[in-house]
Amino acid sequence: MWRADRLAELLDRLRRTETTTVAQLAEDLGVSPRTVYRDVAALRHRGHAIQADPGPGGGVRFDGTRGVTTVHLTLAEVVTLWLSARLSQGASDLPWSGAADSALAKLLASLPHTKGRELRALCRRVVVGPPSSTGVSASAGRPPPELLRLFEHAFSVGVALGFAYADRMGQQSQRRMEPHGLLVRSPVWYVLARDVDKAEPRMFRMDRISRPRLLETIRFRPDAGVIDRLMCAEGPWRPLIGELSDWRGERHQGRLP
Amino acid sequence: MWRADRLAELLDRLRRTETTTVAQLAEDLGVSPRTVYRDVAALRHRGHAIQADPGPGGGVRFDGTRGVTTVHLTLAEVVTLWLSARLSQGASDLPWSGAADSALAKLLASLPHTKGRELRALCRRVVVGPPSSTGVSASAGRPPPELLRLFEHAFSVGVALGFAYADRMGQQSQRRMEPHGLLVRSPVWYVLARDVDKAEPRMFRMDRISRPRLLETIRFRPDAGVIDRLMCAEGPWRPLIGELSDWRGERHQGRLP
DNA sequence: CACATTGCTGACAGATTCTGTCAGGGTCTC
DNA sequence: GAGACCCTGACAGAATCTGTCAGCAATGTG
Repeated sequence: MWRADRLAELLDRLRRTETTTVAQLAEDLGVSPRTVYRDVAALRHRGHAIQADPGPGGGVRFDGTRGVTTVHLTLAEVVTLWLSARLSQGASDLPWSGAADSALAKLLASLPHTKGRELRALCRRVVVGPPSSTGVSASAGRPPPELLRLFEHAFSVGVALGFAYADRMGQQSQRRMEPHGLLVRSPVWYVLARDVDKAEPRMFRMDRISRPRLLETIRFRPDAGVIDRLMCAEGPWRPLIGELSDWRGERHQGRLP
Repeated sequence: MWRADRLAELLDRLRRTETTTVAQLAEDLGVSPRTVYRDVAALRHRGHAIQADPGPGGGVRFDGTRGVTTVHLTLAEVVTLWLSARLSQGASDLPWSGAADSALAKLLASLPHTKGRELRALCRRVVVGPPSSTGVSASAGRPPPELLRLFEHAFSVGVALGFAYADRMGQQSQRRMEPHGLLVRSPVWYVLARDVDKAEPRMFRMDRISRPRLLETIRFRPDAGVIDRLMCAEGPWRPLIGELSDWRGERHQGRLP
């Protein structure tokens, strides 16, 4: 077994067992106890907190209270965690917010740079705002998954959508739009879009959308500027402007060409 | 430089640069190009998707669209992310909730087993509920950090707290309690505690607490049962019972003694 | 087409590292 | 004090890694 793999397995064993003697670990891993000591030293050097108790009944064990753990995450999972953390930061602060900040930074840094721009764009496409405090009609709530999947497809492929929309007075109208982003203000979901016919940014409440369909003939390129213009307009979005400029600041922090 | 560290740095470089030639990497890392090829082969063997283009203008690059990223997180960061994800799951669902579920599972699995019980208890001590929809007085909001730190200390050490409390009618009284948990229903924070004098579980709104102090002489052991009894009482907590039984189910899933 | 550039693989000797063994010194419990 | 356990240093042999050389394949350019 290659040494790095043995180190990984050793760490794994330390994680999921209570307390183990070095002799036991050596036998399990097929090496001599001296090598186990060296490996433990290497793991400690890497920042893992491994404690050891001398005497009978002692042994080495993983000190979970401090130290780092390595988590293997899919990119979609990183994005979801990122959005969740931002949501809970904005809406209702949790304790240990310092840890939340550093965790967010690490999650962002873990995004690979090559395809990183698109992933950051995905993060930017979903803006999470504070919960709606003003009274909302009861029909609001989480949109059906089919609708979300349709939007996700339209986002990533860059194809326009057509649907029937009921405005505030209940007036039905046919719309064609390029979806550029989502805005979640629990429990209301909005689509940040550009109206194809009127050629201007618009915001649509998802619970007022019906009979959506893809318009394969109309293509567009994702444009964060549409989101920016929408969020900077007056209206109930004022508290979000600060958050949005944070996003923009991150975008300009130099690591992107 | 030790080889494992060099591999980590190589992966890092591949992540954050567009396309690099092997000769450039070799010069940067201070080894020969042949070694870089061997290292790239090792990384590929470990599952990292590294692509390469032959010919002029070619080079090796990181294929970030698929595959996993490794994130090194402090345990406090894992707990915070876990709480954030649970909060956003409960309050306002985000898109790609499947990714959120698997991310939560991975975060839970990454908690080391040795001290895992305490960490899970820490997770269980902070219960996140849906936002308060009924009208709340304006004084509610995030408690001051000193108060949070005081409670965190009382939690972990197991020492009782004394404070002045104003009930619904504004009547002031002196209380002594063992804090067992927090309940966040944005924007209101509650302390789940056991009243020392009346010897029964009670719930206190944090914004009505004043002049808190540690009572070093009164010690107690953290008891999740107090939280359970409080959450199962009637009142506005009904919607939380399902979530809580989820927690309890997880606790009994066998990996804990 | 020839040519330059780049990725990729095999072989082999020398340098480097790792491993096992031995020795010795601590700490804790009984 | 005896035993069980953690921990460290030294050293020779084994294993691995590294650099050099050679050669092949794929891609773009003149």
